[in-house]
Amino acid sequence: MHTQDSTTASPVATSPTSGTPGIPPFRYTAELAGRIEQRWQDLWDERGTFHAPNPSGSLGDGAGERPAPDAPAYFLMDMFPYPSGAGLHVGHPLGYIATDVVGRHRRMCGDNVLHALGYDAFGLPAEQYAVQTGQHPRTTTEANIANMRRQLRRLGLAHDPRRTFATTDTDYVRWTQWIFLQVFDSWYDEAAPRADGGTGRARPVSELLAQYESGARPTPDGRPWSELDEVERRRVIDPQRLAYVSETPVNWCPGLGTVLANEEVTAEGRSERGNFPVFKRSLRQWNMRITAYADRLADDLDLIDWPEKVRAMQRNWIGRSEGAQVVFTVLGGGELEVFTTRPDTLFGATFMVVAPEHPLLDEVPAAWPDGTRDTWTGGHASPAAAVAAYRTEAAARTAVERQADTSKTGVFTGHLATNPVTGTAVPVFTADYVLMGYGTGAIMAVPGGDERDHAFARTFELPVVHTVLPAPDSEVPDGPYTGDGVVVASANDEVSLDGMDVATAKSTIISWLEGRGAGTGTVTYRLRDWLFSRQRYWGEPFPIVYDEHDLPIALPESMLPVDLPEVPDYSPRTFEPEDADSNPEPPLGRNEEWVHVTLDLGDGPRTYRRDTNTMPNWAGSCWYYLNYLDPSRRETVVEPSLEQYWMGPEHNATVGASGGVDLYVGGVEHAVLHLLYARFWHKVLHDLGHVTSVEPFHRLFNQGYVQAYAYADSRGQYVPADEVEEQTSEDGSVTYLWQGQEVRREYGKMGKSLKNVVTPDDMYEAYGADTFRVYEMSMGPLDLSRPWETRAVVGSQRFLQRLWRNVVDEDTGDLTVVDADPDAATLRLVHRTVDEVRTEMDAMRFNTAIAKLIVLNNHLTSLDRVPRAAAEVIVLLVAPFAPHLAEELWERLGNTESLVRAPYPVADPAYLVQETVTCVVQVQGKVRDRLEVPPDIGEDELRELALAAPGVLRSLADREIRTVVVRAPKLVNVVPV
RNA sequence: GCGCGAGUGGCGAAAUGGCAGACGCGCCAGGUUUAGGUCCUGGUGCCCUCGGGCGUGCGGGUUCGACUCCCGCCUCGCGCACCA
Repeated sequence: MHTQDSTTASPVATSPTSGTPGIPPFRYTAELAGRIEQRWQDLWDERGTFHAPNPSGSLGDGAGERPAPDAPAYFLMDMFPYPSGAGLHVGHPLGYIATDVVGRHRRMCGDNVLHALGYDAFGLPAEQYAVQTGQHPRTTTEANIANMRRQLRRLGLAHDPRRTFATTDTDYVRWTQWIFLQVFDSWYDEAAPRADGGTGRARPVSELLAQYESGARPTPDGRPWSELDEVERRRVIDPQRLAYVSETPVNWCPGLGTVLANEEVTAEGRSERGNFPVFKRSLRQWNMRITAYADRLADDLDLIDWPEKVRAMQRNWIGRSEGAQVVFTVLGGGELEVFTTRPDTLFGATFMVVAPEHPLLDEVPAAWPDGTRDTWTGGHASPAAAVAAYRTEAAARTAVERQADTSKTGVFTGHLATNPVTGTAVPVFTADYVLMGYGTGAIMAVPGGDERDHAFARTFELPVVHTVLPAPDSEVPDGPYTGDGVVVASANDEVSLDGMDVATAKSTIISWLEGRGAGTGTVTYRLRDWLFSRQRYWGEPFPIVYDEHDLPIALPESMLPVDLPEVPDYSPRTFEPEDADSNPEPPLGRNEEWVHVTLDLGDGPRTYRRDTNTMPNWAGSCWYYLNYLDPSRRETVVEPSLEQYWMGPEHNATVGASGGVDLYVGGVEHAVLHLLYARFWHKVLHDLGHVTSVEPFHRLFNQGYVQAYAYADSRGQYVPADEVEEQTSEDGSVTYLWQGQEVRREYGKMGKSLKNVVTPDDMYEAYGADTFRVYEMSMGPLDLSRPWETRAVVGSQRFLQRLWRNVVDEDTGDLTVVDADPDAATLRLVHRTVDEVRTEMDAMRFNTAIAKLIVLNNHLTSLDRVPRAAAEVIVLLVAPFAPHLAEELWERLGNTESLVRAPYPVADPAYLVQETVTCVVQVQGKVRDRLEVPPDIGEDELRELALAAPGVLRSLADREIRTVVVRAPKLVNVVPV
């Protein structure tokens, strides 16, 4: 099928390795490995070996063929890299090698494997690196990508080279902007039925317009749609879009010069990137209505095969909690709505608390009401003064201070409200332990059932009523009781909860409240809408312009992509990190000619103002998996038949009803951010009919990190780790020396600052790529973090050297295998190894798979001559790990076709049966003897043999036997009295 | 505080109810070469009176038998945290 080329005709490795005294000319050294590896990398490229065929369209396999109809489609992905200027260290390829091993293995098992790698190239580091080097971000980004491609190509990854791209490519940006427009042009219809049986999905805005036009949906002020003018109509529609502009409190980070999403702000109120302070500012920004999908994002976690840890983190972030909204009437007019997860404790609500930002505080009673205690007023003469002072005080506290200090501060507002079940008036306080951004910004406080409310009640001398006790006759505890139990003291003339458990009491009181119009059962979420605009240069521009009404207008598809303009200075305008009053200043605004543009959007040429924000870095990674399916110029975001073939529900035997990428490998650091955003976009695309899969990533695997030792001298300065020598003294203690002085060992991330970087290039140079691959895969389980130890790499090199020597003569380069049949022991070991390695490969336990290959290889080494049949099997088994060496040996063994699609060996069960089995004979659980027995030995016979074994007799002495446990043929346990 | 994960030789690790430490590094001894290194072979948990004894963070339990299952605790790592 492939034409033989000149490179194949004279294999590089038939020429001796360059003469080093004492080293046989055909030894598998780093140098020979390097020549073999580069030869095969070139051959794979020339032949299109890893071209994954699409079932239709322009992409066939290396010979232009379509996939075999019975080949399962297997879509394999890595979290794509960010091409930083620093290049790769040996930790980065860990996941790429692992997915490559999976892909090569699946390919040998007959799957049509789609595996490619793109680059996530917009974003802050590229921009900062460009500013540092004084070059355009595109220039530095492209140089970084080129360097990373070179480093990764040398690893021999079996990627389809036709499917690579960068998120910064104009063709890609076009579709990112196109998806934004889809989101902009959609609204969420809570009532629309879905194929999966649920209700609620995104629909095109045109269908919302149709509802208004027909009168099926009333306008907000009740006027007929036809009476609204164009601007009024847009003001009705625009806020309902899934992508909308709104003036809301956002996270403003002066140190970065941009606003940030909630997900990009740490619990300490600092930016995840750069660790700068973040301030709440009310600014007009783009948001995406991810909250509309909160339920589905939480529920559909059950459909996918992800680590429980990541699913828990997403559930936690979405933060769904079920409870009730309860309305309290405020004395003197108005209502105060609270959210509670414990409506069953309503009879114990003895006061209320609202957040300092709560609108109820905009008007407060003129004087303190009767019954006001001195401790409640904060020493102020009137509620207005007290509230104003507390609001100022609270606003001055940063999130960090709020968190650090859990003591309860607050002040009485002068308002009283009526508890709807008891009819009593309770005081309304304001305190900053209640957050405006959650629920309704107001709570009913139940000091008998909540730790925080109890602490507040204690500080302000408020009454405590317990309405739940562990048991009916329990003593009333000093503190709050938050557990399940029995409800007490909770009855009025119409309803009694007394004697119920918490769950029954909840549903009972919710029905009662709903009947009276005093409350409803509701669900709230911690998840907020996704703040989607950034004030940066190096990102996707919004395909949006504004007219004279300052309302957004989507550019038509024909005007995509909107390219980044040239600007005099693309560095972000940053501020003093603590300067909360500064304002964001988008770099795109520096090009006046670009910002003010004359366009014909259907009603003749008019002047518009462009949106000068850019999209967050996450935009590009929200849909890149779809681009792998067909990265060429195309008419749709993804060809439906390709999406169904590679990602659709049930596209193979394992993907299940969710569909999605079959295996997605990456670090756990994206557990919430990237993975939540991508799921959201995917569901929007699903609702709009662009994809059939419900989830983008069916199986997620988090690989561990490669970390490294670092060494510091007595002054705390780091010294180059590769120059440190280890010294073991006679008492066994270990010291580390650098240039004769003792240094202290630490453990941490690999990086320039710790002077402990080891690069893949170092490894190619010293050992070759195959050895590096085998070492990384044999270090331990893939999901565990592990320390890098360069000196241990030699073990993997010895393994491959022995394998080479088992097939090729080191002195002559001749083939050494013999055509004789393997002996019985070899045959059994070969088949057992095949069987065990298959199991390990399927479970992604590559470290133990390699261990078993080493055992087989060591056995072959012990033979005088290696039988060809055994050599062929081990070469095929080792191929996913050391593909270049395997191809070379495979070819030397006389095969003319690459082994990339050779069938993965299958064990013959006939050879898995042992001739004899070692039976362990225990006395009271301790091993006292061993017997060699036939595998089909009977229980009675084995018992007799065991009881006569010398070790058993010695150990038993004269003790009587109570019982004998026989598990033929492997174990007998004799239990004495 | 809540949730999740981990704890086994000098080191990375293996064994998921049945021989604890596969495989690799390091270390020790020997061989080839000989200047060293590479490479090859063997050994290597601790103690020992060579019978055996002890040993998987600590304490208890279940079992004929526990690294493995159950209960309690300790240490480390990760996530969340005034979310009503």
